[in-house]
Amino acid sequence: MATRAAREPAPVAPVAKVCVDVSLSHLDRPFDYLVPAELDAVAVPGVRVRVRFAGQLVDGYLIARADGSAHPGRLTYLDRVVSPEPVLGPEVVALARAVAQRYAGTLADVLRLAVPPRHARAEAASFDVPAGPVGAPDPAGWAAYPAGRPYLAALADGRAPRAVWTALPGEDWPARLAEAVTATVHGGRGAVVIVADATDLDRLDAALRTTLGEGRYVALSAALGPAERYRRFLAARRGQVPAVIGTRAAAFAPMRDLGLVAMWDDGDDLFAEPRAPYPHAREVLLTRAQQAGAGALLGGYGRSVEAQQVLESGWAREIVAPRQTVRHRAPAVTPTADDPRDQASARLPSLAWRAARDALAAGAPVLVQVPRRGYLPSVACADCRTPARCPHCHGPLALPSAAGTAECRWCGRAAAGYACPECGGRRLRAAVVGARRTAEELGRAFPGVPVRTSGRDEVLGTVPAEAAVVVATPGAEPVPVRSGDSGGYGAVLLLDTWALLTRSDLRAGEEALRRWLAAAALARPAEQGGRVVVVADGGLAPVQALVRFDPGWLAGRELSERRELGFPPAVRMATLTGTPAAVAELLSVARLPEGTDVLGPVPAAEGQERMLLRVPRSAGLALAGALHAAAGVRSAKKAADPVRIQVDPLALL
DNA sequence: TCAATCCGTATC
DNA sequence: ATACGGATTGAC
Repeated sequence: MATRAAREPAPVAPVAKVCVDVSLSHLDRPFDYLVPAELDAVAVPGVRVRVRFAGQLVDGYLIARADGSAHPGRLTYLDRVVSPEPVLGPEVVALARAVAQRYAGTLADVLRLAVPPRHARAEAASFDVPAGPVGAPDPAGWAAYPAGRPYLAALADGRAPRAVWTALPGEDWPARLAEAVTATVHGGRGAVVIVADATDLDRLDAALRTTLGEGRYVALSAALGPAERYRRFLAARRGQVPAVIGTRAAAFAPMRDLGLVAMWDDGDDLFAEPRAPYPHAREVLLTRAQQAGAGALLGGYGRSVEAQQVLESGWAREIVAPRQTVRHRAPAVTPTADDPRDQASARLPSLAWRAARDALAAGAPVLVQVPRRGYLPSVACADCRTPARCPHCHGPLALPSAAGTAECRWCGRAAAGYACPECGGRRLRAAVVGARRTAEELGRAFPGVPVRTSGRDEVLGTVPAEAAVVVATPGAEPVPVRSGDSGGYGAVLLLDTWALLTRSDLRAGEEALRRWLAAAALARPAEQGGRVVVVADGGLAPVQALVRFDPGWLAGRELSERRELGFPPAVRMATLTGTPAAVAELLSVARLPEGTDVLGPVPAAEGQERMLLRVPRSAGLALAGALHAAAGVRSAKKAADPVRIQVDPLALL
């Protein structure tokens, strides 16, 4: 902040390469500034700076110092160094660059996701670090998986093992992940572990506190609040902790000597970043493992198609238990038809009701999984449950209010005289009943048994291992606390499954299985009486996979189907969303790789349309590069209407 | 021929 | 947003 006239450049490396915090595509490159002599000591790579850019003061990061500049014009001085804290290390810059390239986005946008906002007070705070070495973890928990203990040994050994881990039913996954982290730290390297939500983070946190010890890791999540979040981020950045756990954004957390990146339940759609350039945390972590030469671990009860792709490409190996062990640990799974004439009570087919009754009689809790209300706000035939469609345009019918007449969500016509095309029934019912209504109905079906609910508003972490009915929405299933030798639900009932299965989403089957397995994995083994009743057609592939507890089988099938259909992850896709004129303009200036499939347009939001671009995976970077360049041409022209570019978006059709 | 003004473009 | 360069205009 010296006066302009008095400034002179630093004696060595007087040029600062700065990434300005501007998300215009055509400005996505470093700009050169002069370091004034008085800022020489603090203007180190990684610090936040403020610079005059296009007439205004903007924030930025000092990426590097250099002796000279290729810029032909006059260089401006840095306005100031915001803080001497170098928050951005070279590894994170390299990672953010790769992510920006992969997703056709700008470095500035990715850095906004990677570095939490500054909180000056937190920079002064200290962080207590325990002394002493970290012992090796007990690898016994991994013994059920033939590749498990060698995997841990490789981590401790400083190697880079990469694996997709299919957890056994009933597996204490937080403990297993904590052991993998501890093995890595024991071997002298750091670890980053990502989970989908706060509940999973709490579980992992508790396991790490036991296995690795307090003060040797930090948990990062958006829920912390800016000061605490930044304080913990700094502890990681300063190398004070060898492990970071967290949600989505923590995939970018700084970590020295990275030895392991891990993720639990990578199929959860919370891992998709909703802000530009919409990177998926799984991709961030795997890119990171590749760049850092670190190990990688994708774990879950289910298996995503992307994890299957990583396996089939040979990049990672499987960690699975032998079939015999799976059978030994798994509950007995029975599909049952959703036949309204066979209802023991309002919502329960008789088989499900009997399974619940038996479990309760044995003093065990019963888990009932129901889809979230509002998940699919449509209606079905009250008699045969066929989803109701508009007689005019075949759009889905919905109930605008609890008591009103159903109307079409596409054409808006009221469906007054509706008759079911399957059975001729004339009554409609809300397709998905919320957890609370279900709980009330089940309370009447099992008088005298306590009913608990766990849903989005109020998530129960655990429930006692005693007779009770627990109604939960997917992702909010409480874990029954272990009492002596027997833990787990006596019965798990999966209701209203067609709400998941009839979605027109490409991932419907995979997603249904992922949610069912998350619930079913909490049931006791069959030989301790554990039962799962899934109210769905037993011939469907996801139901088959559940019955056999074999998510790898379904993922393999789905992946080969995606290859045939030409959908990610077998190919790379990008969607362009905006007004028809804006999308057309972007496409007209884009120099797409040869052979790019251009599909569409399909209607999007009001006044918007969407185009789909498809290339082989090998041309993915070229496609992203072309789209980024084309976006740059438009942003340089100050094009009015924005076009959203999404590479491999989660929701395709 | 030259200053005043406009417009497009780059932004260090 | 603002600054700059080149083109354009209009007065001498």
